[in-house]
Amino acid sequence: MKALIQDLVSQALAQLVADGVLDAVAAEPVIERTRDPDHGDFATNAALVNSKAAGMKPRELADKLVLALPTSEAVAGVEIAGPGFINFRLAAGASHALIPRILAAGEGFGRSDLGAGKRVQVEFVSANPTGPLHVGHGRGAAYGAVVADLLAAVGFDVHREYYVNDAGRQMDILGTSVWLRYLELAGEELVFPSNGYKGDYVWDIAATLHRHNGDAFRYPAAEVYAGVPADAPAGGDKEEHIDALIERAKQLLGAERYRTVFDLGLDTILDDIRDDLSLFGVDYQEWYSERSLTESGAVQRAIDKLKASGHIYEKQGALWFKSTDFGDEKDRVVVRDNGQTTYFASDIAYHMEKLERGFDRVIDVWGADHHGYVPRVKAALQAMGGDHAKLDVLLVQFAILYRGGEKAQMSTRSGEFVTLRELRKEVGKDAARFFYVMRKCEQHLDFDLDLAKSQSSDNPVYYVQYAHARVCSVLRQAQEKGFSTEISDGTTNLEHLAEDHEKALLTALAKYPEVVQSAALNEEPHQLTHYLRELANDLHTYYNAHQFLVADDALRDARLKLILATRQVLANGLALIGVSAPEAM
RNA sequence: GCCCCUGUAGCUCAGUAGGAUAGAGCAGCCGCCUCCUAAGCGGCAGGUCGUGCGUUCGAAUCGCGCCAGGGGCACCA
Repeated sequence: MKALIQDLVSQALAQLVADGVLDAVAAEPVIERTRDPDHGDFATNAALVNSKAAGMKPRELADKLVLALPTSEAVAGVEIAGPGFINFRLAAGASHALIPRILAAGEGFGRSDLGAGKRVQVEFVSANPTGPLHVGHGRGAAYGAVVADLLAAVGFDVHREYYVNDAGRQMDILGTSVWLRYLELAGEELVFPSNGYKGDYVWDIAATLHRHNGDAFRYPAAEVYAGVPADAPAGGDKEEHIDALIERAKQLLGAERYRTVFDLGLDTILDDIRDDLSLFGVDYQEWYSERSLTESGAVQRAIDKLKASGHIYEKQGALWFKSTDFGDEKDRVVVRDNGQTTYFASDIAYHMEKLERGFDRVIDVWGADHHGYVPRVKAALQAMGGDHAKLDVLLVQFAILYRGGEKAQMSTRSGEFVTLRELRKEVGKDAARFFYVMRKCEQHLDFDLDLAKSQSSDNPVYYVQYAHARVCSVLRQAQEKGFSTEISDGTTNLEHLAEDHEKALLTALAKYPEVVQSAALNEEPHQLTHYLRELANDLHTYYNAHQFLVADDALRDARLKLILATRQVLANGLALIGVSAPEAM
């Protein structure tokens, strides 16, 4: 409908240009839905933005524009208001036609092919597999998933990917932590490193290792700690301590057994993360291994490419990428003086490879704490001659949990929950998904646990779900009262929808495709949650003001059609944000 | 010190590619069930849009400065 108005205005402007009133269209007009129903249904600022170029007052130009406007059956009235806005009032029949369209399209209503099948990759979560997903990862998961689903809904070919950091020091620390716990289970007495992973899950993995291998990986603690410098509590350095222990693990176990321990930790945790996300309604097309980048030679190829373009230099035994050539604040190491490539080197290779895979657009969803990382990744793409404009990094700010009006502690020590799994257990998947995307991503999120759990109208999730359930309930009632739940075809009987509440609901339904589009193109899922709340409100208000199951067959039929269409849109919107649409509550 | 995000009603937030009287939800007060789930609805009250200049016919929205809060500035990942 918006497109129709847009078209009419464009035609009118073109007509004025043809008539010589305007030299050219100076600025594209904005067509928007009015906030105040007194202003009609749509408004455009076409006269305001072009008045200067036309050399006349906005209202004067508006007069000419209105005269040049082609007539349309859908438009019942046009008027000039305020400083020169042109307001459009739609014909009642035009909005009625929406209902059969919604009912016919079903789950497809609101979807479009705007993206024209362009390939978009969305990489999100990508947390290190060194432990279960934290509550902080939940927001990235929910946000990334909805952005991906929204883009898919408007016709992009979306590829969801999780980058698995299965190499590097953090993973070595995990492997070593598992092994040390295993030694303790086998009966060795040792002081666990302060920098090791201390979660219970490490004990679980160690127990599995022990069950499968008995004492085959066991060495006396004294031998393991031989030559290892003191830990921080003993006056040493915790980094040197853990690094030395990693070295001892590799020496004593040898490559093969070390890999067994390492992979057991990795696989166990990755399985847990996969399962966790899946239960959270988040699924991926691909889990991309960082290790594979080294094994395939992609990392070396990326470094060579940077070298060939002249942006690599050597200093103090290390290889540096001159990212300052592309606006970064300092140069970055890609190969350390010990010959090992850095995490950044892998990331350069990964992003190079993303573009090579032919995506039209690449979206990374990162925690806001990584923002300083953006310039160097873009710099690398630029240096390699890739199109860095194809990469979009969306930064998600922190979520803070509140319980009983107090900040909930999120540390393991306090005994409060820390994992996404536990959050899901406490508030449920639906509330968690909804709350995580309720705010735009650059907004710090206050996550009120009590509110998320409350079964009242204060809770937006229940409020929206209840609207859906309410329509289902009316249908059940209809059956009990002996009314037919078969509804008529097309726009039959819809002329009976003349109440203000009905018009408001129709307007809200018509907005849905526009909201989906806007939410998708701006990567703003919160637009959808806000819309759903408004739509639910319109339905509840209507419900309170009018009886649906009336004796008059035609009127009842019309009202049932309207609420069925509303139910469909509520279900479609909820599905997009990964929340269920219950039939009863 | 430099960089990113935020500052709108008592609280949590919409609104920011400039536009008509700045909107919701909570909390507060007042109402609405012999009637399809009151897990609901209506009404009242509540704001110098952090602050100071500037650009403009027009600024919560754009520019500059300042103030406050959060986060980030590794040969870690």
